[in-house]
Amino acid sequence: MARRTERTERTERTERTERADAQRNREAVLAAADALFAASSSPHGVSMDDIAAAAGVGKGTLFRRFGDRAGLIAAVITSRLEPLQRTVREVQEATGTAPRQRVLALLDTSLTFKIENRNLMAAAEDAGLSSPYRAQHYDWWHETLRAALDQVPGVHDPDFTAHALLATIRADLVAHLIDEQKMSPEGLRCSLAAYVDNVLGGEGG
Amino acid sequence: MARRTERTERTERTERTERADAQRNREAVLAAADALFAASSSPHGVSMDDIAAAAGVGKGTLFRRFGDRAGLIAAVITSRLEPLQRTVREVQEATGTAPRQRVLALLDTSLTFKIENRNLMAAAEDAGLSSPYRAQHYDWWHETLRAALDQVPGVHDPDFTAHALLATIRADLVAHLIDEQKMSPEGLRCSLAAYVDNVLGGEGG
DNA sequence: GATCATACGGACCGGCGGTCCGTTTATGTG
DNA sequence: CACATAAACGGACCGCCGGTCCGTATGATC
Repeated sequence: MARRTERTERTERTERTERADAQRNREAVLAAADALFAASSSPHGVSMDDIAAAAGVGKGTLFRRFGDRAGLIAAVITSRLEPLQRTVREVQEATGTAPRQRVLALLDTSLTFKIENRNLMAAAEDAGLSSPYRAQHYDWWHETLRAALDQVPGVHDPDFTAHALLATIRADLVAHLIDEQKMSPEGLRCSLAAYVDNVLGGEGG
Repeated sequence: MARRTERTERTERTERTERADAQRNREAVLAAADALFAASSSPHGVSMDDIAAAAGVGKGTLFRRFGDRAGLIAAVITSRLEPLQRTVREVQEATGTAPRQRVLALLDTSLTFKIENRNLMAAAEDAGLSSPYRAQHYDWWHETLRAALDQVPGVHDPDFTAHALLATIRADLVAHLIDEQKMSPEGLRCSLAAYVDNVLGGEGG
């Protein structure tokens, strides 16, 4: 929207607008990477050359755009996560819901996302932006969950609890339970719900 | 013990006994690897060549002995873990202790171990033998914890709960909380204890 | 001290992440 | 439409690393 306008007043702006071919390529790379990671059970099976080839661009383009492998993966995740984040925010800010339900919904949403994108998420953890390390995703989930936990009476250490609960649904654990132990996604969500319910305190309400 | 005897009757045995220099080298490699991983915050900072050089052996020796990087790391962990496992087994089999205390002790022991060896454990997770994947360590911890949880009334899904609790003390999370968030080891153990106590159920006893 | 299985070590290989730079192109201008 | 230029492109290239191979050295055995 209003791209022409922006460019006209570019002398004022610090950021230039994205060139058309650059935008096409960026989207192609993100799509290719997403597809390749989703298709490969092992992150190492997908090289940067593979992604470049699949996207029909040169390798240099990948690295100029995304910095490095971790940056690319982070970008893919961000693009996948953004719509979800909006939804989550709405649900969390809805006034009607009980705090416990909010926490539950949050974790279930995150789990479902990780189930659907578990190979991608495994690639992310593999690339070093695993749990807490330099991953804005993780920070966002942690912060959101902590805020929700704050509203639940009887939770003594929301910060640590948030870490612990997020650890419970780490991508590789999810992948293991589903792919190796043949647990069904529904079964997993169910187990998680029961576990969370337990953590939130049988007594405190 | 009785190595000479073993060797005398080697015609009967399938496994040959280890040559003296081989044993020396194996120990040197394990020690070197342990030291190097402990000293480096990032697993990638320690290459197989580094370990070989530090141990004063050729690279071929490393790979013949341990198969690959993951195998070497697993061996280091095993060597560190073995004494601990014996202790844990004793404590778990002691009849006097209450089930809840056993679970608590188990997790605290594991956490302490991971705090002390967090760089090594991070290297392990990095090498692909992270949580559930092909890591006999993990299986052992999981099985032991599950058995302990079985004895605690009010725990509905010991298998999943064991996974969840072990996830709470994953090496990189521990490393993050201590090294980045500057949480103290004691504080962490304390938070974990409270969390576990919570999970075991405020009501069920 | 001879023999022989076993272990040693480091040159070597393939692949991967990441860089560099000569070439191409989208965009704004007259 | 031709021109100028900033921006983006792409793939050859580099260094590193995990892993292999094989000629050599050595501990065990008799």
